[in-house]
Amino acid sequence: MKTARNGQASPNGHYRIRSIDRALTILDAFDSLRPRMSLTDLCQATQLPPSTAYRIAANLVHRGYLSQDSGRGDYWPGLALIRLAGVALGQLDVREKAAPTLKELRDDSKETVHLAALDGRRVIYLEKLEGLHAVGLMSSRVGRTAPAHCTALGKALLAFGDGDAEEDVISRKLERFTPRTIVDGALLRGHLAKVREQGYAIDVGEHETDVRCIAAPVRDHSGKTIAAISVAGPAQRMEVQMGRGLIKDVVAAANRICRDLGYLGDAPRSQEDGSERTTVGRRDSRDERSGRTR
Amino acid sequence: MKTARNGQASPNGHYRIRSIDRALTILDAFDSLRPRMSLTDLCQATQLPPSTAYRIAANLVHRGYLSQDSGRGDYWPGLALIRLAGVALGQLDVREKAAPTLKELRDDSKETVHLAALDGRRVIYLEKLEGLHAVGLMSSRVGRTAPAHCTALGKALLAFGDGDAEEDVISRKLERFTPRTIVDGALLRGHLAKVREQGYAIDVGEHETDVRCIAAPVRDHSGKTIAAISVAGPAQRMEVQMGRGLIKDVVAAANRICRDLGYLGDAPRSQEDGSERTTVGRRDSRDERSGRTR
DNA sequence: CTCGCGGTTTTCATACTATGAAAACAGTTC
DNA sequence: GAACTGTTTTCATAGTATGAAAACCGCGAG
Repeated sequence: MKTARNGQASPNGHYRIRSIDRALTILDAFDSLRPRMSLTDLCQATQLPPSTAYRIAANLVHRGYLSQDSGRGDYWPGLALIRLAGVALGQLDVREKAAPTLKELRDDSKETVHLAALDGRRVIYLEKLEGLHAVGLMSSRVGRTAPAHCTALGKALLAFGDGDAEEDVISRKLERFTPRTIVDGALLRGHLAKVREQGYAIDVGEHETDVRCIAAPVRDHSGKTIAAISVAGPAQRMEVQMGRGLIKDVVAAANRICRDLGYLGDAPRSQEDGSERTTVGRRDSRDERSGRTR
Repeated sequence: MKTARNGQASPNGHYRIRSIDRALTILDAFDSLRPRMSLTDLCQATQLPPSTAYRIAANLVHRGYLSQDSGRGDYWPGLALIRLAGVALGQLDVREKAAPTLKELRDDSKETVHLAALDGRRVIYLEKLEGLHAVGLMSSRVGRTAPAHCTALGKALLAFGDGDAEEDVISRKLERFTPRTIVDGALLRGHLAKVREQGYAIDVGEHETDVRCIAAPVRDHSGKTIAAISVAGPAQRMEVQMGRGLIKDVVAAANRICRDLGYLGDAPRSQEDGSERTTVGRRDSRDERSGRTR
């Protein structure tokens, strides 16, 4: 029955290459909260023995995937990654296709707009246009990630995704950020069903108290949800704008991007064919959880 | 004599971890000219046997470092890289520190300005502010790279770097892009000496015929050159502006950024202490060239 | 419909590579 | 100067990554 006879089953019938897996685990350990780490931090974060972590890190440094403070000392993600991200970003045609519509949406609403996708079970920002009110610049930024369960973008992406990510997120503990964060799995499931019905998602301060955000899914030609767009701003202003049809505008903008990507459908239909893997999608990392029969 | 008794000597006294090295070689094979590759392309580019390349690629896909078209087919750099680049970019405080000065320079000159660093022997753009003339958007972009020997940024970085990169670049064949490209090593060396004297570098259509560019080095607190800034535009306009003291402005802007980074010196002195490795710097990749004694 | 071809995926026995415990080393603090 | 804390190196060995070759797949031509 095609159970990979080796240790960890993985991608297809393959085993994981341990050293590579570990190297990537080391890279993955960095995020905006811990953008720099000492060897010890790394060991702790990855559960690797010091000698091993050291050797791998040295290899990554050598190749520019990590940088290191004056030969010894803290590590942080290196320039090679910036170069590659440039290439990666260039491959996301959603980004180019969405740009004009996004700009329009920003200019009309005067608030910050985002384009984002799902990376594993987190939202990753692919594009950001700063709002025109010179006020608080949001903490977002291209390449940043945010939790999915408490952001409009995340909820839109989960609700209109293929269901795997939704299950994955729901199956874990949902972290509380504000009093309004939905931390109950069943509740979230219901909420996402509603999002699916509506065709858009709203975040009413579930991640940051004063922020309101509206998001709608973007589908590629095959109908697969590959990204989402959003408008976000302070509660005050956003509420006024929502009264004036901002939600409709966001949905309209998303639909227009879909059309520019070649998607013809229109009604928010749930995913059915699991075939395509077109643009986005990273399977869950660290540990393969139990044997999904597939 | 501390020659690593293992196969390939590397970072310090360490050997390379082959599978990791190969995985990174695969990633490195992607660039804006070949942003997508089939397995066969990869094999060709990396000289790996198909089975090996396949297995490694599958591992990278699994972790989101590569994406793959619908399960089989072309590979391209994945979202994980975008996330990490975000973290990396956040760590370059040059970037933040330089931002206001850069903007000023752009607004004054109305031309496109760049912040860039050396990644191996190429220039990598870390920041770009589009010029105000709505005309030709340059092909640059954050994360893109360009050759060092024929761009103002590159020449500034080489001339004021620690010398290793300069030697490295000169020791190789210098590709010709335009009639004015300096393709002779000795000539380039002389030219860089002049750059060092002047304190800035100029590109007179050595990379793209019609483009003129002025660049000056940015030093960190220790005096080490970690980046360079530039103003670039069409020959016509740039020549006018150079008559009006644009060169001085660029140098002044660079010096101001240095000061913001805590560098107190001022005269362009050549590097002397090889201690720091502060912000930037990736050693050469692929193959360790002959035995540099130290 | 079948054959053949270019490409991708899987298998499998083995060589040799990556591993981590432990020891050396370096830098700081008391 | 002694006692730590964290980093680097060593080294014998377990067991992993390897690649040749075979299976597979999809497609176009006959």
